[in-house]
Amino acid sequence: MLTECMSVISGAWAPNVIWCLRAGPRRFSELRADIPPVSAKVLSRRLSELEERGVLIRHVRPTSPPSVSYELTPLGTELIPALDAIVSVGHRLKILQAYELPLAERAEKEQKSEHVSAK
Amino acid sequence: MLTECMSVISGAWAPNVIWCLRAGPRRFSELRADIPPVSAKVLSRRLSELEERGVLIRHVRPTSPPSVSYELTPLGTELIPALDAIVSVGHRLKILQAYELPLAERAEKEQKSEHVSAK
DNA sequence: CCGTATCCACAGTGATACTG
DNA sequence: CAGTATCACTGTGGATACGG
Repeated sequence: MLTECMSVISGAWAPNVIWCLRAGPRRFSELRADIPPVSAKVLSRRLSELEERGVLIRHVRPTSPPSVSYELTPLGTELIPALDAIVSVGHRLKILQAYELPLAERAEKEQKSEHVSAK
Repeated sequence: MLTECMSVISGAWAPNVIWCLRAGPRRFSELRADIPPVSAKVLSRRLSELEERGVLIRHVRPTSPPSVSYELTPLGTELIPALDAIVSVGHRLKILQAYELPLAERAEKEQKSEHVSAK
């Protein structure tokens, strides 16, 4: 159940794609530029999957050269706050660890110098 | 940035583990039973990763046989609403598709019978 | 510009068996 | 009970090249 629902954001870069579309529609090449290390193949795959799942919609303008843009559906938009929350927690976890790590190092040093100060 | 933050819930069954701990502490074997197809190896890995990330804490009671329980940290608890939101969206997407799929099939059938009704 | 096809490589999982 | 070690496998992503 949960696993099935979580799969809507599964696949490499899927959350990034949703994230990049939060401010409005974007074109294929723009998305590729937004998420530097993503290959065209994977981005293409992810976009079709997300379209099939109903997270975003694909607009094709039959110009020359062809122009394709992607946009979040209403339900897709509802994923943004969830991603926001995760990012918020993730960010604070990072900060905590940047603070706790030096503490651990300090404790280690104190233990090392123990036989010195205790002699 | 987003990728880095999203990685706090990365790894197989990680969201499920968090989900199963939302109601309170749980023991290793209980978690294994909660998430049927998870192997001891993977569950063990995931739990240590989540502990290292600060999502949960590990309690060891030196009884015999040994008893170990896991509990969400305050920050870990904050992930619950986010998962809730994703599940909610995922659930509604499912329903939409169960509704849209028959529509597509109907349209297909109508197209098939077109030359019949139009003859 | 927007993809798809092919090939390759590897991270990550699952199964099994074994320890404290 | 709560893990760890080993191994084999496969899904998934990256690079490249090509097509609409």
